[in-house]
Amino acid sequence: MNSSAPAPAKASDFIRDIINEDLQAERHQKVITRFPPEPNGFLHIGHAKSICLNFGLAYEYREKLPESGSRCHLRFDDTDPVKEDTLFEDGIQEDVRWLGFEWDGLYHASDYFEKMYEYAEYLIGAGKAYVCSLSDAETKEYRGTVTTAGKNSPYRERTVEESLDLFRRMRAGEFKDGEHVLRAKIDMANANMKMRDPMLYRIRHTAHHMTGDKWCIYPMYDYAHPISDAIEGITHSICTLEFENNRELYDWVIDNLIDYAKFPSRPHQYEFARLNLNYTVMSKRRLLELVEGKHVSGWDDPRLPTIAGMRRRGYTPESIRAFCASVGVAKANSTVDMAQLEFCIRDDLNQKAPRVLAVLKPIKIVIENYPDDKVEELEASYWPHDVPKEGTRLVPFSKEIYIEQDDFMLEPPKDYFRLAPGKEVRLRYAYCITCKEVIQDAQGNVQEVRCTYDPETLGANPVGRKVKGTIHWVSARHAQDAEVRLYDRLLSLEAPPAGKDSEFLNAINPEALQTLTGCKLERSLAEAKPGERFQFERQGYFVADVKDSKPGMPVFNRIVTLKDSWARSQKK
RNA sequence: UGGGGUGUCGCCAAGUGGUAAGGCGCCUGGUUCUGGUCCAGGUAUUCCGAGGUUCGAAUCCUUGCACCCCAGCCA
Repeated sequence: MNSSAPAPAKASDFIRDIINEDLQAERHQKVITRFPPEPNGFLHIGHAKSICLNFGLAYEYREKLPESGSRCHLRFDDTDPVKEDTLFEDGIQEDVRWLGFEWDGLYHASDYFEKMYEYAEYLIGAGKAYVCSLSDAETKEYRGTVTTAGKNSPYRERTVEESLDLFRRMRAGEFKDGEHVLRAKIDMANANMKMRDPMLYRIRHTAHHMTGDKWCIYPMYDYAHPISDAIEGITHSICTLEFENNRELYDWVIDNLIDYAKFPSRPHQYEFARLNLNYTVMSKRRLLELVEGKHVSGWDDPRLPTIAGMRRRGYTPESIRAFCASVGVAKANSTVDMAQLEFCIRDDLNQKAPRVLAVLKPIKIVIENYPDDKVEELEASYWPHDVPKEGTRLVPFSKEIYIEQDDFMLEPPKDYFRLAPGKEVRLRYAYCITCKEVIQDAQGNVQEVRCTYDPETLGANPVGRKVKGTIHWVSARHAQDAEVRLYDRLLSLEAPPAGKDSEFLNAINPEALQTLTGCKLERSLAEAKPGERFQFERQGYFVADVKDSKPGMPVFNRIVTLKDSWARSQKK
């Protein structure tokens, strides 16, 4: 794990409890975990939870027991060559590192194919596995249902010699895909469907991104995973809830191989609830559909909960780690509120993002009593009083400025303390101005607002009256034009419709992306570096887009809005 | 109707027989040249329901109920 690794959370959860007991009982002297993604897609925030857990555990116990050799492996679970690709491996590694973790060893399940094959022959020899030649459909029929027992395959009592011969010929490529499979001989009537003579190997005449054409038979997850764990000396194999039924098989594989294989550890599997977030989609299938159906711009579309998307959106790794720590690790299925995630990024950026002035939807203000050609360079702090950082820049002030459309109202409610006819507001870091006249077009749209300023109010409160509101502004003459992309929640529904089809596409929030052009940024933002984050005062946190922002032609993404108690109260 | 799991505040989540942590959200008030931040206070007489054991139960027992997972040659 690298230096940017998370401060160890004080976290305690059922997994840490189990580990502590194991250590205390001296069942283990160290903790070895692994993060085992299948390289067939991009990582998302749900994976981040698993990453933080597995890598976090190794980090914590290395702190606690420095000599223990506790570690976390990155292992690609590459047992299905038809879906997997090196491209995904690269993306996954980038994401894990970006999150702040470094693996203690990079492995592939395919590293162990030869061993797995050897063990399979052993199992056959021990009468614990056999080659089955039932068709796909027959296999399904023989398996039974959740409420009725399955029945034995007619090939179940094949002799060891025959199975061994067939299995070797499977490897040799003598059969077509689907002609034979290797199965564990367990119990076709077992109440746990996973134990009804599960498949161990299938034939796939497909090149593998790591092993090339070396194999045409590939192990199944339930066989490959426990073996990979055991070979690597994993002590605690952590996965999600849907694998609870597989644990019995996991144990079967290890128990039946451990004496023969002399594994360095007897790993145990523990399951925790995967992360769900409202207002978005997390399943691989739906993410893939959004990307392939061009409903989003790619895996790194800022609307997506993918790590790549969140990175481009402007999320920090620290905020994602803090989020993962905040949701905890437990066994109850749950859906975390997006507000929790938003809190984490605001909380992080509040300390890190310099404040800056930017008008997104401009409306022009002319200050009548301000000299035509005068320009004042006003000093503005990058940080609010509560952030202990130093730094200022000069912002130019002149007769014509832009303010936000939302900061002016023709007929304001009583508790609106921004600009309105006859009302006075403070311009941030500058003067107080009073609205004198509103120029509208034929349709009644406000074209321009004419104000006067009070020269006595620079750095001083007006005398004899109090001005409650402060609004942001940008000098028209000095403004940097920019494109700003306003991002919001992917879905307009808390949860996508449950259907197996593409129904969830109808739930896409049409305002999840709103592209604004002609935005007016303060001059200092012209040279913003791609990836640089700012708070646009009173509006939210923004990042210069890594792909599209160019010096002189900035493009900003909104990471998250600021909390807005005014807007909230207005909604009621 | 089989098996494996889970049910504590709107959302997460501690708690493992001694009288309901914490975070998010929400509400109040204060501070404030960001209606941000920060600060102070409030927000479950109750732990899926019903019985029972006990001086005492979210925690033990009994019995219901709800939800999730398992019938890919995916992981």
